[in-house]
Amino acid sequence: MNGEVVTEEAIRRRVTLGAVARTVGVSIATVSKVINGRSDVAPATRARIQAALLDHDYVARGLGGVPQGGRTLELVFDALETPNNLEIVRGVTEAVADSGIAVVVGVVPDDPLGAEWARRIAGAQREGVILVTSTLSQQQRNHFTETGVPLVLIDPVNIPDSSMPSIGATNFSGGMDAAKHLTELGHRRIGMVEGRADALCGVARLHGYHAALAAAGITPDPDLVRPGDFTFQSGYQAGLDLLDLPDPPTAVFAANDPEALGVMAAARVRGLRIPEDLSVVGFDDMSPSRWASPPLTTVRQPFAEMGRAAAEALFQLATGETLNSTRVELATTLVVRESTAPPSR
Amino acid sequence: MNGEVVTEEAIRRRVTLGAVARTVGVSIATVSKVINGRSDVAPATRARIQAALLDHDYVARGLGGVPQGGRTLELVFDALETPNNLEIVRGVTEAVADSGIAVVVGVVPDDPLGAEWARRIAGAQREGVILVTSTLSQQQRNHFTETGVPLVLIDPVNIPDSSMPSIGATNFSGGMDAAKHLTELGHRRIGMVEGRADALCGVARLHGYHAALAAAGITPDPDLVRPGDFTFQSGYQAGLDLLDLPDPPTAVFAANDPEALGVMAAARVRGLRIPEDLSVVGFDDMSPSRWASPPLTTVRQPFAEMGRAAAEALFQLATGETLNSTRVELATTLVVRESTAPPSR
DNA sequence: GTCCCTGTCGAAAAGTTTTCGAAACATTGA
DNA sequence: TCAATGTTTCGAAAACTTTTCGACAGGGAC
Repeated sequence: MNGEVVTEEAIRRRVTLGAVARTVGVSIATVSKVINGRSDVAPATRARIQAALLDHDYVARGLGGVPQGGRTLELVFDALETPNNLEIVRGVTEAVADSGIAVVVGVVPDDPLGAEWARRIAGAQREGVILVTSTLSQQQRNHFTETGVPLVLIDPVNIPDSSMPSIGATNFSGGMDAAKHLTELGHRRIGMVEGRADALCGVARLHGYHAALAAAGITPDPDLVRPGDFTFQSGYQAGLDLLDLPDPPTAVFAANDPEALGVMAAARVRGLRIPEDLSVVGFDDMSPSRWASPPLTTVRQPFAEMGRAAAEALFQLATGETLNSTRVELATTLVVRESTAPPSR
Repeated sequence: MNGEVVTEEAIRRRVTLGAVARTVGVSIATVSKVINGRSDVAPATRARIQAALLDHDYVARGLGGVPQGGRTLELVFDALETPNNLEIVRGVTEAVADSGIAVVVGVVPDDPLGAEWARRIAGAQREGVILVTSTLSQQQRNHFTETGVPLVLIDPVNIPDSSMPSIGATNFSGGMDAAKHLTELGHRRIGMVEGRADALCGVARLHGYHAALAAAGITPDPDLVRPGDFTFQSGYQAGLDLLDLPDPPTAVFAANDPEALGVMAAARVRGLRIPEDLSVVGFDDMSPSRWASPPLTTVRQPFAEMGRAAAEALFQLATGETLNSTRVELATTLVVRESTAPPSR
């Protein structure tokens, strides 16, 4: 019964901003502002208007009854896998919370070209796109510039063009901090598990490692640097290889946390204790690292803040401003837990 | 260069219906009708207007610059924290990939009432809402039924109404499998760390534990069941308490993986080895559990499939079909790794 | 007291959609 | 053939919403 009345009335005469405004005793403009989350409305007034909106069963509509999907931003991952990515989602949604923009999460399609895809996003009227750990060709980039959709990269594997806005972390100094932490503990033979060879962030960490070794007056041993691809499995394999060396390292720095956990697993298999027999440092500080046994010493990347920064950069681009800096690197911090100790030997 | 011109002009004076109308030589109303797909426009006129729209790079907007964004579905979490939630995102996006519906990810607002929130979602014309691990009051539920937005729950903390569609896992039989695995290994003193007391899924796992004990002819010892709240910290505390008992358990079943990792940390602190001195079973199989040292035996919840099932249920509801079953429980599977072994004693 | 800043609000302007009537044309019936 | 009637197409005006910008009030700072 109720439903019928509502329908009847809704068709006859829709609840309009004016009606709500009259009952509250404010102007139409003010009611509009409340609905659109504008800031220049006093909290008390806002509350009264919201109550009235509720009271009148006001349904939002762009104009004349066509409802809007609202403003949206597209957040695109290469894969929905690591906990880091969830952190990024969190950062972006938080940054966007006040502005009334919704976050659409997606993964990059199999279609490698992506012209179609760029068009689809432009057609959906996204405010912009945030691409996470992407490999973007110049051509793919062009598809976006053509459509005029703002694009910001988080932790890109490669940077197709120096003019492309991107957010990252201080991978070099983070890698240096990690290795320096180990040298300061007294380690001299420090192994490293690399990241994907083609990924910028991984090589920066490697260079940081080398810099810290040089600063401590340690001559690098190529045998102690092993390839990896950011997976647990590669860390495990590299860990076994390192530990089976005639003169094995007393500490290992892994290019990310899954690799570090893999090294820890390798140490366990070889009957070594952490940190007494082997120190391990990771990179990322994903949530489970603190729950490892023992809790992992690692370099924290501020993923949520990176997401936030990316969203803010996107807003600037969307409003036509130019970024003060196209490449932003947020500070990493070394988090010392229990997987590192002075060498026993 | 092109970019600059576009931006400049876009800010200065947006392309308006009037401009397009003038160049085509029709009224603003007619252009509006073409954009909104109204029928009362001659095919020839429509074609000319569409060409002109394209020509002028007209950007659709409801009013004053609010663009519309295609079909969307809202996926709402209590918090963007556990890796499980990322799995759910993955399942939903996969399920939705073909249908051209975008997934908007959000978190429940602080505003506990949520009438405002329900209206916003209805106003944004979402196809529906998927709520993950929610505590939903009857009143909050009503806000949604009133607006007519389909609503599906994943792993709800409580179920306000038996008619509410929800997706979960077979928590009872999962809990039973976990405990049975331990009894079959020969354990007789099996501890349990509970989940949040108010969460349905947690108590179901507890009942499963009791059922398995009963089946093995073990009389339950209330001392061996400790409270928890699904966090690492609570698992750690409960683990210490259990291990400090005069007659400590030889195995512990934790209501989820973070708790289980907490128990493992407690064992480490007490100098016990896993699985020799203590077996540990978790629940969830979040990705890092397989990377623990030792890899955690746990009950896998098919989060991605749950997300997929929720999306499909939503589609049915959105098309007006009734669900064949309002409550769907997907099967859990016991994943035996290296954190469990027969008791040494 | 004066100046300036900031927060709040509304009047007016700008943009869009819908309603409804007019014009043009086709169709029907005699 | 001609009038009556329906149909299609289109625009003027009305209705609705958002944004811009100016006004006003209430603090500080000096």
